[in-house]
Amino acid sequence: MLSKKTQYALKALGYLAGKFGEGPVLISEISKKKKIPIKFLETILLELKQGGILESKKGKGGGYYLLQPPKKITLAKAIRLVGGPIALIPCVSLNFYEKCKDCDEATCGLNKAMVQTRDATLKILEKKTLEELIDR
Amino acid sequence: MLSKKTQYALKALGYLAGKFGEGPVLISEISKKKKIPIKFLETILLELKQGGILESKKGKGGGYYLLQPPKKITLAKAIRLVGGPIALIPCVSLNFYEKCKDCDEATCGLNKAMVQTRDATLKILEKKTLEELIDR
DNA sequence: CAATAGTCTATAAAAGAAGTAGACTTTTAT
DNA sequence: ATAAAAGTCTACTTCTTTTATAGACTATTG
Repeated sequence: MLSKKTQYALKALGYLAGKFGEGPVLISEISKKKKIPIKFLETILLELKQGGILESKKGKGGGYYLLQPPKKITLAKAIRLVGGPIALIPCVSLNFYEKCKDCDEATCGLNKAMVQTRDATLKILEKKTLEELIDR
Repeated sequence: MLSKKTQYALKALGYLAGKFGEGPVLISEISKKKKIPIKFLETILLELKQGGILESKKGKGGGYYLLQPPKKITLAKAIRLVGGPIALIPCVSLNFYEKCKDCDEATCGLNKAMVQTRDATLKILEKKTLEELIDR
């Protein structure tokens, strides 16, 4: 299961994707529409900005907006930006890898099974983009 | 990512799968071989027993053992037993479902994307069994 | 210069992971 | 019978991570 933070990030990005090209969107608006605690949302958006997919503008008429068209950003990228490992166990994570203390990956059956599920998941998440998160 | 508890459960079950038919296995042996904190492991094994896939025997020569051949138990079943949701977000979980506050599932793009990844993951985890966790 | 809106720091609350201690029960072997 | 072995159960304690909140600060606009 993705962390709450990652789930919120995806929801916020989906909302921003729907407003792409319409200028900055208020944090408070995203918070209200997507039911995300505003202060938590602040830190998430900041992280996404530092990750390079969002930009912000201060002062009146300010807010957050996507730097690229929604189509250009995959769900896999968005999830990884906010620190969400996609693999089910650390020893098969591409971006958050940790070696097991108790097994040899060459012979570990759990490792093999989890590599397969990771690849199946990635195949989907690397094809889907923020565009698909826009409400219809 | 699966919780530590779930990861430990899978490792312990893999170890027991390798010893299937050889009688009870000591908690302390599993703990040592799979590097799992023993007291944490106790609670996990107890939960698996209450879930009906393990049995235990007290006293000298006691320990835990699988009730069914490893082939009969899927990874999906094992993961769910110890409370590990397989889906990436709650609104697409079959066993740990929670409705989103902010969206209508019929039109939510995130929901659709996550249903697909869930199904891809399940397709694998429901085919793999504990037999595949046995070290070669 | 006042209002707006993002930024930053600090902290609190909640949940999960890990470890410890001890009493109790069942089973086996002597 | 009885002692030793090994699982069962309860109750804490500690540590870390995640989630959430508050308030002061800074930049921008009009």
